[in-house]
Amino acid sequence: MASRRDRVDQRQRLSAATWSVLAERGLPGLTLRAVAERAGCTTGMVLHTFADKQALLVHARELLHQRTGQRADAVQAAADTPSAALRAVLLHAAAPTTERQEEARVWVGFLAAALADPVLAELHRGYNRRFVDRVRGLVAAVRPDWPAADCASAATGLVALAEGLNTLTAIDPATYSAAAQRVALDAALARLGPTAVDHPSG
Amino acid sequence: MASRRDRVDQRQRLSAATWSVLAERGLPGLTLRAVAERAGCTTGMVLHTFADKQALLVHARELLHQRTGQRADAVQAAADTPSAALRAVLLHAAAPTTERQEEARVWVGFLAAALADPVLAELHRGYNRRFVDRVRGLVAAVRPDWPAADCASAATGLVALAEGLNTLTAIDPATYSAAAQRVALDAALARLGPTAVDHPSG
DNA sequence: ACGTTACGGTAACGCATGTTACGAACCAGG
DNA sequence: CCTGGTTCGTAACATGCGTTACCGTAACGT
Repeated sequence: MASRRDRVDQRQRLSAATWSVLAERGLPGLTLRAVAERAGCTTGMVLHTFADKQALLVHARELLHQRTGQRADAVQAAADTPSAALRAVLLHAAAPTTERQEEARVWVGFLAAALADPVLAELHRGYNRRFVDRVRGLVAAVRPDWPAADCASAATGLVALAEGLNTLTAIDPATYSAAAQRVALDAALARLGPTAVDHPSG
Repeated sequence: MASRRDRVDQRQRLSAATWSVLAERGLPGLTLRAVAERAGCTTGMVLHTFADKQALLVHARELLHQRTGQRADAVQAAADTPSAALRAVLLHAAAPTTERQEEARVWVGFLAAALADPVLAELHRGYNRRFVDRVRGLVAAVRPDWPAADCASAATGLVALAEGLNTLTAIDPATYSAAAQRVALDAALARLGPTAVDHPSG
């Protein structure tokens, strides 16, 4: 019953190839042939690992979520205070570095694809709501005195700001520089109260 | 020299068909055949009116900017105070009504198209910077005591929030309802100072 | 009224894509 | 060493895309 070739290793290699193509050529350039060429194999092998192209798309979308989620976990765990964690999570949700501007471009591509693909749309909604929940929890940790409704609305607003910075950075990095993103996020975070504002690293 | 058929009307009708297809089937479904079918003609007529598919997209994009710009002009002129004008412009930049959620989807589609098309990207940047300038002027009118740099950063932050609400509403209208958008925008506007907050229409 | 010209539809081309059928290579067991 | 099943590469297929060449047709100028 066990496969002779290692299938999970194949999937991982194909995942790496998928992300490489996605970062370089964007979502419209994510073809089965491009992935196969990047992985050093053929389309037949790709379609032996993934049933459809939609399966590949779903896998790539999960890859993006996994990437951002793990990074959010890391920066959240590394922060000392809840307010610092909130600030770090939001800053890393936006796209300050050039390396993650391409990630923002991929994100926009999936967003546009989700507008016509119900499966991708459901994935997108789920991931986004999970992110909203994360931010809401952090807001509640920063302001335990706030009622839940206020925490929720603050979280949705902060997420909207972060995603807006994301999309705008993807298309106009000059106007929305890393400094501009930080200023905008800090201004929004200042609304949580003066005690919530601390800039550990400047 | 004058064309026998009204060409500008044709161009506008084809652009409207482009919006319709883009909102309904997304960017991958935006084909010349789909546009022609939606406009009630054939691809030959489309390519007699526009040289390329890119020309069609550029015209549709320009028309979208023109339409949103006119609406912004209208709500800005109809407002009594600068703060009311700022609030109205930002609220109409987001997509509260279901009618304009479709427009938000079109906007996201053009954004994704701009990621792969330098011409559309340059258009998008220019239009967005014009919108930032508009918001910056309104912020300066609301807070004449603020230095220019603060007005600029506040404007970019407000625009990012509005566009973020736009994109998130396009994919998840349930989470980002019209009320949630208003709450988020009002919270951000409250940062401009207590005098700037006035809700004329509830 | 007639020739000219622009306009729009038809159909095809070249191309890239997702998908599938089939054959070769590889590893087990007898 | 042969046999059987699994895995992957090869090559083709069908489809849809943007684009183009071609042709009928309707409107204008004279």
